[in-house]
Amino acid sequence: MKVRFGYVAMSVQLENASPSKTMTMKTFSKLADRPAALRRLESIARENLHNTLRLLKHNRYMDVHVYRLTSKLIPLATHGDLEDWDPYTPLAEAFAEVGAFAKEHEIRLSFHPDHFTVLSTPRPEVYASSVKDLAHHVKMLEMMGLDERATCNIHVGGTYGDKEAAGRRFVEHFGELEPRIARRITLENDDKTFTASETLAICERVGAPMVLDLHHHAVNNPGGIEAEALWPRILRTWDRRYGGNLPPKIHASSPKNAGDPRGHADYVDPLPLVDFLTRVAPDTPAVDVMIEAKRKDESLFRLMEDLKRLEADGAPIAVTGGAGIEVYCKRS
DNA sequence: ACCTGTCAAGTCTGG
DNA sequence: CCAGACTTGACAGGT
Repeated sequence: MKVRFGYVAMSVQLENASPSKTMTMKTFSKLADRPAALRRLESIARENLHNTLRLLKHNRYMDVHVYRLTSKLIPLATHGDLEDWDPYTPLAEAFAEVGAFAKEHEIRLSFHPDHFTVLSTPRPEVYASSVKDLAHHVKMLEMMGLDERATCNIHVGGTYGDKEAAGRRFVEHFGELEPRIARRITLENDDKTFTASETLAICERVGAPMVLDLHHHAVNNPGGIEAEALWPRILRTWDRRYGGNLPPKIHASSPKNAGDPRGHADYVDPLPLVDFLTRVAPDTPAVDVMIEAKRKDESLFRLMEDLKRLEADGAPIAVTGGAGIEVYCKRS
């Protein structure tokens, strides 16, 4: 099995390369010259895209082929007071450049819209802004020229005291989405609400691929269900994507500490990950692993060192040479 | 240069 | 019905 690793949004190694610079609404509304303020927003977005491209170049250099884009590329993009603003047209070339680089160097890109995107909500205004936010993310992927392998990962959402009803509402709302948006959505198990097996059942109903978050599964699994029991069904949710040639994606992170087991640690513990890869998924041809650690890309490089050590100690893995962020796993 | 409170958005809990 | 927690990078305003 070929395993690739990726990280989220920003690098702790590249200096002054934030892709998430912003302007708050408070500041925006204090500016008297509105056209100038909009130009300022546009130039911040341009800078964010430029830094995104720098990050992708860093990824190529470091042999990282999985990367999550920040949702904050365009500040205030979907804010209700800026509906007359079209940030897309003037940024079309910058988006295209980012997408072209990712395609040329085979970097798998995704978004993870913030927790304000809640398709299980009973509130019409929240549903409307969720659809707007999803459309915004999909629009950016389309402007990058990326095919449906580039996805938006979201959670099922809140439960509002009745998980069954919330799940039904999610399915109903999902069914109302434009196909070009629905086809881009993957669902991730939550650390508080919808568990892995509940999320999987919903994925099967709406035809969305499931992203298994190992950490969330560890802290939100009241039924004590083994990942092993779910994995074949999870794989099937990926079958109809890109002719069955899109590797499933999982998330890995480690508890911050015993007092805050849901928090994310600086680095990732390699052992649960190796256990999953070699015991649960060794027969899966390829898996992409998104590492969600505070130390971002640095945690990837440390993980590779840890994996090399485990390989030397006899773990059934083969870490590829050089800076390659890639591992081959055998059955344990 | 550095520190602290604040920031568009949602949901949950507890008062 | 409302305040605060959750969580997080970066702004804004202060020293």
